[in-house]
Amino acid sequence: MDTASADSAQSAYALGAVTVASSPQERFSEYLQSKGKRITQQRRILVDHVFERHDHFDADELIANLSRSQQECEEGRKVSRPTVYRTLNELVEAGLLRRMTLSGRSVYEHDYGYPQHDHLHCTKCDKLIEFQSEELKQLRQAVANEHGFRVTGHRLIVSGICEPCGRNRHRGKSPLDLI
Amino acid sequence: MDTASADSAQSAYALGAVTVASSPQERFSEYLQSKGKRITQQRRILVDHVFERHDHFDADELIANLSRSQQECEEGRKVSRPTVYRTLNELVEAGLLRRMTLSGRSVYEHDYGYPQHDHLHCTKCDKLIEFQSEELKQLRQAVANEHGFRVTGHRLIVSGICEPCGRNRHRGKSPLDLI
DNA sequence: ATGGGTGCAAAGTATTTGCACAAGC
DNA sequence: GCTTGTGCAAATACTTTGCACCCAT
Repeated sequence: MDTASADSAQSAYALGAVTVASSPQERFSEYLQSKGKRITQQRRILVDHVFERHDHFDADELIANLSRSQQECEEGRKVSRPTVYRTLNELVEAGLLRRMTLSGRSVYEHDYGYPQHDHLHCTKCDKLIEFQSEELKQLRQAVANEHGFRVTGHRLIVSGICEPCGRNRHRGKSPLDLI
Repeated sequence: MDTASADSAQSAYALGAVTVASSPQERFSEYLQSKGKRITQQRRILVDHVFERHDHFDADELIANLSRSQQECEEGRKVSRPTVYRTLNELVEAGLLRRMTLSGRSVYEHDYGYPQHDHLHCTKCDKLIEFQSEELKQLRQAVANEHGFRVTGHRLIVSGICEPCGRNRHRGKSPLDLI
């Protein structure tokens, strides 16, 4: 959509009211170095595009986004589909992205410098609404304790119909209902 | 594994302490008739195998299970892969099974005559442990209300390491750790 | 008998992989 | 310069579909 802040995440990474020390780029570099992997143009481009906006996306959307901005500004190199997948996996491993599986396809969202949260999923327009719940954390810990289970994370998706879709119950997926 | 109670679900469907009026077979028949669909050998066989034991399974496991019992007892007809997929979808539509997506593949579990519950997922051995929480239902309703969202369901998966895997932290997936 | 169901094989879709060339350290 | 990364195309994994024959109603 816009390519404005493509290089805005250089030093400090602002996020709402919170500001964390290192940008996603820096964080990813750390991860790559710790694994003996290299910091390439493609990886940089991908991290830029992924953390440019905070929203939910899948591999195809990211690829579409990439080709769009590559037409506009001459970013130098394009990134191939396999590389997008490879890098998304690395970003998940690095703890920068969280992967969610919504009806078959993988959906990604920021996991670094972004508070733990869960989702309301509208089954009509596929929109995801985020929410946080402190009680949920307590609940999951309580349950885990009962079963001698060591928790590393969780995923809660409440499905239903969002408020706009509830009104216009005759229309299906609309281009206006962006994720 | 065993083909013992293959036809035990004829009349009353026992489930722990609870007993519901109609068996999965009957319930599925109702659904099929209401949709003008037919009750075939294949569908019967599949429902039998699915509701024989209460566990989590995917399409491949069900198919494997089928071919095994078809070798032992001469059930008459075998069920093809496409039919398994078609029938699983129908069982989900009919509300007899619940579909869950665990890292790409679809996992199914009983939904009929079985209380709503959620899962602890061991990322080491892939075991699923069920649990119930009344608070969770309240929580999800409270959150939904805040967002004008009409809830139809939810899915919570708490991931981590189960107690046995926590002990033997050196071993990976073992044939002993059945789902 | 007749319209839906099944099996087969083939098509999709989403993602991964082998290999030759290119590039980071 | 040596190794890791990338792009391409092909492979893979899972699931769905088109079509000719079959069976429940």
